Amino acid sequence: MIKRIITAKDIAARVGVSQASVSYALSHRLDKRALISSETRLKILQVAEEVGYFPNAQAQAIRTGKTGLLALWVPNFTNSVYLRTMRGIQEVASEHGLDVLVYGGTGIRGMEAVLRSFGQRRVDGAIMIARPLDQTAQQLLAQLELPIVTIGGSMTYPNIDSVRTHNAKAFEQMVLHLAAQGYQRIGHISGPLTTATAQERLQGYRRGLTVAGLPYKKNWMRQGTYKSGCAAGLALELICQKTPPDALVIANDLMAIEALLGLHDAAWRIPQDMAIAGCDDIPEAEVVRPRLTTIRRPGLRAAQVAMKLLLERLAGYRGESRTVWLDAEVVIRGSTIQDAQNHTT
Amino acid sequence: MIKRIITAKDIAARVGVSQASVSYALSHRLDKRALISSETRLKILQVAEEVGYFPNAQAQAIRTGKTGLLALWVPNFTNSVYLRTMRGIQEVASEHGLDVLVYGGTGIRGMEAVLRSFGQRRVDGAIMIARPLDQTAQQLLAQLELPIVTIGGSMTYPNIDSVRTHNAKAFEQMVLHLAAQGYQRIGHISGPLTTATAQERLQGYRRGLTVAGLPYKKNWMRQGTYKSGCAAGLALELICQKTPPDALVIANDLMAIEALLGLHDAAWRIPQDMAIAGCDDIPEAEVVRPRLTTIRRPGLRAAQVAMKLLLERLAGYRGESRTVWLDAEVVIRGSTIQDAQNHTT
DNA sequence: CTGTTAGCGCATTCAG
DNA sequence: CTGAATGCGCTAACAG
Repeated sequence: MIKRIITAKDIAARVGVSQASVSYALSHRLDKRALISSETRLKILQVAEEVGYFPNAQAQAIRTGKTGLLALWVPNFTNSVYLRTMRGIQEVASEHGLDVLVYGGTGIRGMEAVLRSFGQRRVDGAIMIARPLDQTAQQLLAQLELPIVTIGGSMTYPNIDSVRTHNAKAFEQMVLHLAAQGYQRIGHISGPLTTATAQERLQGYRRGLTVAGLPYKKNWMRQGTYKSGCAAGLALELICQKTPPDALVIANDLMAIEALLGLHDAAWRIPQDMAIAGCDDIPEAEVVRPRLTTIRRPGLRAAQVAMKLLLERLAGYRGESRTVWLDAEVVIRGSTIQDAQNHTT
Repeated sequence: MIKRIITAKDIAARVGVSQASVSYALSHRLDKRALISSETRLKILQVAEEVGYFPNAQAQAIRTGKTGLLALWVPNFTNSVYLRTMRGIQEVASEHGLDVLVYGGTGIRGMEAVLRSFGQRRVDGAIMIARPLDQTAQQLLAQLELPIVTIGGSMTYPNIDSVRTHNAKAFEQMVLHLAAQGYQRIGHISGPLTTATAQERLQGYRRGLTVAGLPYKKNWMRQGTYKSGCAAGLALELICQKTPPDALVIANDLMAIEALLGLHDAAWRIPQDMAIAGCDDIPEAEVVRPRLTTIRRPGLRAAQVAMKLLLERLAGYRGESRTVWLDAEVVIRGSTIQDAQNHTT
């Protein structure tokens, strides 16, 4: 703490050149005309290495206007789905010499603070995962004139690129898979229908029913919260009818697993009495018995695509906002196929 | 991008005061003598608000020598144990107006780059989660003279605070719990014994046996990897003996769950034929049947303590390095208690 | 090729 | 109380 941190001036003095030459030596690019003789350059680099010098990023930023900072805004760290994405962002960013500032704040108050930080830190760009933005936020964001990419966002804003997953398609496929397995009364537990993802998934489910020629019944539908604590009860409600569904497509794994366990405790056999499918492919899905059929969203791929879009903007792209759609993959496991191998309970 | 970002000078011109006054107005502290009349201050604040001005953090940093940046270095994002910790760090940091730079790089090459970044970004402090540091790393870190807190690190370095979990104690308690349940032949699948945590856990297991007056047998021991793919096989090896163990204390949940599922498939009843206990309390532990008895490491608490230590250093504390030991909690579930309620398999 | 100079945006002396 | 002036560490334009 006491020892003053070494600056370019220090090593300039040490080598006996000007401070500017030190800057040249370190920022030497092969593509540009040499601004310095390789002799002095090497001498400078050597001394810099010796004393462990590295340029102050703040000072560089203030001069160049580029901070090399990326903001990554995640709704919550606990959702394992976004973990793969976070990791991906982090990796790609660091490959490109960018450091990642992670924000996790929630709530209205938090949002404002985060947005302020974007501006104050002068981040070069931002990636927001599953962040529905309200009017105020959009306005603030627009004011920052920042390259922004949303992942899993519901709306597209001008000059904001987004990466989205084709949830509807995957849910449609899931219904078709169930139909192919012989299930005829396919129900659905949705997420909160105020969210775009829940709507998409519901839509896909319904389209699947239509394509498969199966009936859609309000009685086989329930709205959940995406969170734990609701699904078991909803599943029990569904089976208490005269004609209960024989399969449930559920909007995420968290709820699907709760439903599965709840039905299990109620002595319903999965998948004989009821097939269950979820979405997200969280780690629990492989551990529960029977294993949960689910939809694997391309978390890592989304991160890579998002970074590609962002890097293009950072490199100067100034076009219209783009939306890249990614497919999700149906992962078939024991909870939806009536194969003796798969229900070792 | 085109529109120049608003600076203090801009709003100074707008209000008709000097740039210095703007700085005063915004950094106004009640504890200090007023450097500005509240009249002009309010006028300045109002205009600043109107035009959406916020000071450039880089410029502030370069002047004050404080960046308000924290580095958080995590081995991998996928381990749900550290997730709680990450989240905790993030939250506490943001409460204190600090932004968190997340690094996830692994490998020797990555390490150097990360350490460089610490220096280049002039982070105010760093938190490293479960990062065994080699000689070179320690040296570089020492050179940075940075407040550093390690979480779950194995060694203590001079001037580096650490937060550690009392693994041994928890494992000892776990053995005692099993003994109390009547298990007599308690085996162990360890982590890689090159790691400190695996050693601690092994140690706790052995001490537990001693305290309980139970025998320790090499035959009931296996060394695993902490990772998936090994434990089922090891568990099967263990049961293929003339006198197999009747309980297994396993060094983490990942392996414990694999062992549990593997034994299940081999038609061993859990917990009647074999009790199984893990460590970490990952989400899967509650979903598997029977539910997995495990050890819950205080992830969030560790984050809070780590931040407390770091904030103290940031506030000027210059004492010896400190180590805070946290207790882990034994969470008893169906995989170790012979209660009919708990093995609805 | 090299060194000198001038800021970047801000916090902080030092005069008024 | 206020404003002019200085410098943080660095890059970039400029002159030698």
